Amino acid sequence: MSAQPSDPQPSRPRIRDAEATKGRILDAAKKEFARNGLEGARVDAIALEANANKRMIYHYFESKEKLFQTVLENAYFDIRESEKKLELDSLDPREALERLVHFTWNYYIQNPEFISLVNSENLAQARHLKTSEPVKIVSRRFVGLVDTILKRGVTEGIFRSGIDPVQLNITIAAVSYYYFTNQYTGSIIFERDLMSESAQAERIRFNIDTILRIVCL
Amino acid sequence: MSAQPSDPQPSRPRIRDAEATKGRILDAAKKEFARNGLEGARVDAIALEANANKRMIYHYFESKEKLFQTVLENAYFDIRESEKKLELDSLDPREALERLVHFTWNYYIQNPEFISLVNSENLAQARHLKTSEPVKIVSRRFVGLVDTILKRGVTEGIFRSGIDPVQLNITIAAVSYYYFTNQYTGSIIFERDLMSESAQAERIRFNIDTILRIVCL
DNA sequence: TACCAAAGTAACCAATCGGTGCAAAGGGGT
DNA sequence: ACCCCTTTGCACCGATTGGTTACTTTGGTA
Repeated sequence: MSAQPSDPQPSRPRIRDAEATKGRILDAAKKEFARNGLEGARVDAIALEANANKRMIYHYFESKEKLFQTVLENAYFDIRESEKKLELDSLDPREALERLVHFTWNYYIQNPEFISLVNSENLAQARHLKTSEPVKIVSRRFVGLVDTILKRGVTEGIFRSGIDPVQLNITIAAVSYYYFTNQYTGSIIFERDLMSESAQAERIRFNIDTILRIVCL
Repeated sequence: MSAQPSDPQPSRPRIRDAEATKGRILDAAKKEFARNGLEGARVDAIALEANANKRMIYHYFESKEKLFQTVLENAYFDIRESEKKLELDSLDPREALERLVHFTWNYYIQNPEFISLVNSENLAQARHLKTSEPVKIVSRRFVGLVDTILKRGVTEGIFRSGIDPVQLNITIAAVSYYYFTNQYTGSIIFERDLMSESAQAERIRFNIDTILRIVCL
């Protein structure tokens, strides 16, 4: 079971690399918090998954709450960073909106942890986000995104005027977010597999249609 | 502070009443599970809030998980029971739909625990609901509700045909549910109080408009 | 009124949790 | 080669958790 005497690296190379360890802890924490919620997540489980010692978590992140806060902030930075890459200004308003709805849907699929983390934060009455100025800053541009599309659509004469961009933003998120966060109870209540390929294709089509009907004349 | 000697009930009446105790436990459990989630809820806190002994909880409900399951099932029974009282068949399709959207919104306001419980259940991948046949049964009629309205609207020539009632059902829930469940993070991201009277009034108007735009020709 | 199942209580338990003290090992700067 | 701070590991702690054992009290009824 033990390493042979001639083996220079007993069983694990165990290189000193603070950034790598921090990164592994954050990845593991994101998974654990997403799967079990803030209260349900176990620090020992995070350490095990990260292939790190529990002591490291407290060394780098001070407490379970602070670790959660860091994970959550990073999640918001990630989604806003992805949105920046969309370059919606080069598209006509209608296509830009379609693309945004599509993006939101795809982001939730590819990053299911995001929804779960946000749910946990709302159960905690957003007490971790309240003190995070950086998240507020990156959110501002995001709100402006839809506003710009909306205004362009109005001047081009294809969108209604007077639509509150915040309400539209919320609705774009809602129609996708709700579908995923309630996929388990939903599949039982409606007695169909909401996550099958065909069901997903049907839903994204319905969502795009819904958003366009809100804004179009 | 203490009762007078002539008082026939010294300080606590402490009457033997199994049903009343069960009810108090269920009420307290609903509050505690809603506030702190399935994992975050404390059995001791439930016992304290219910003014009952912790042993009683295990006597009547076997385990924390079974208690949660009972609370959750009751929550579904309650919302479906409320929906039955709407009598949407007596209204014309457009009014019926408006009323249903309004009802959904108001139910979430008056029963904020419902949303939180459903969120907890989805975090648990609906493992408590899976085995509950009664919930499936009461859900069937609920799905049929929108289907009937939709069909009436089509024959009256005011609704589009070919709309999936399940998609519409999901969307009706989504636009209200998302707004409430994400009220804390949302108020930070959008930098406005989403729960103020005026914000709520604006949102419900937007939601009704959204749903009508989906179905109307 | 004596009985006894049901209702209620208090003290307790093993397991687990988030969090620490402390010492050893690694590796860049000099 | 040496230093010395950072990184890592292990064993441990007090508090809390869901759950239980053993007991007393209540009240309908034969």
